[in-house]
Amino acid sequence: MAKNEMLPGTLGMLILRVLQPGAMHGYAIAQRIHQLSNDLLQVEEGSLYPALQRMLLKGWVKAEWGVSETNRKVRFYRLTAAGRKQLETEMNDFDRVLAGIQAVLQKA
Amino acid sequence: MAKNEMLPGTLGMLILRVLQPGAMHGYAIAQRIHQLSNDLLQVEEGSLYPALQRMLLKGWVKAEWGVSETNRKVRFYRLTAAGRKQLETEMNDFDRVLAGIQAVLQKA
DNA sequence: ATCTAGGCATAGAAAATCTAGGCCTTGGAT
DNA sequence: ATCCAAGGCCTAGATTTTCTATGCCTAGAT
Repeated sequence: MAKNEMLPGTLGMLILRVLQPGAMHGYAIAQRIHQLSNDLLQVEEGSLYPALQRMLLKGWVKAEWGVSETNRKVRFYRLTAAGRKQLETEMNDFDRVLAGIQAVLQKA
Repeated sequence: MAKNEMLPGTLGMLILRVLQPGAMHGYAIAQRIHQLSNDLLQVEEGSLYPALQRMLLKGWVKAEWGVSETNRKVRFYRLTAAGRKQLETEMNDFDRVLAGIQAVLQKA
């Protein structure tokens, strides 16, 4: 993964995490990830919206239309109970796998 | 990535890293990663060999046939200069992206 | 009036991984 | 002698995820 790319397989987790404190609309989710990561991560819209669709299908988020602070029609996404549980699972899995990777990188 | 899976996008880096100290054959590479990761990572052969092919094409490793300690005909892979440079690049990219992910996970 | 930024979405390509097989050899157990 | 497990290499196809490139619409500023 070069310059501003994502680490494949982690986008879902990041979205869930950003939604944890409360509902947000898609565009804002991407901005938030970019900002929280100190501009290190860049979520493309072509990755973001398909990811949100997948998460809707899995029942991890639900969506409802509303109006943004900037007075635009937007779609708010909110975590479901299943989504909260999924986030926990993904963060645990990530930590475990990351530990494995770090171990290899250090000891090899 | 569930139980013993890999984090997509990191397999190449792990292989390069494991080859850094010296040449190894494919089967041993998989075992080594499994062992160094304290059994956290499991490299499937169907992922390993295609990955090695890609790395051969890119010129990051070169291969030569030989005989293993267990007296079997094996293919040894060795890092090239380009491979060493590639490893460095991938590790830097990984650190940077990981920092971004951690930041999001912690601050969100 | 026009332009920019905000905003949602899809289609198609590209890449990486996994599942599931195939094939061969060595060495030990029966 | 035979068989079988483990050690090895490899490929085909499906699946999944992400990116590139679009298209379309609106609000507000110039």
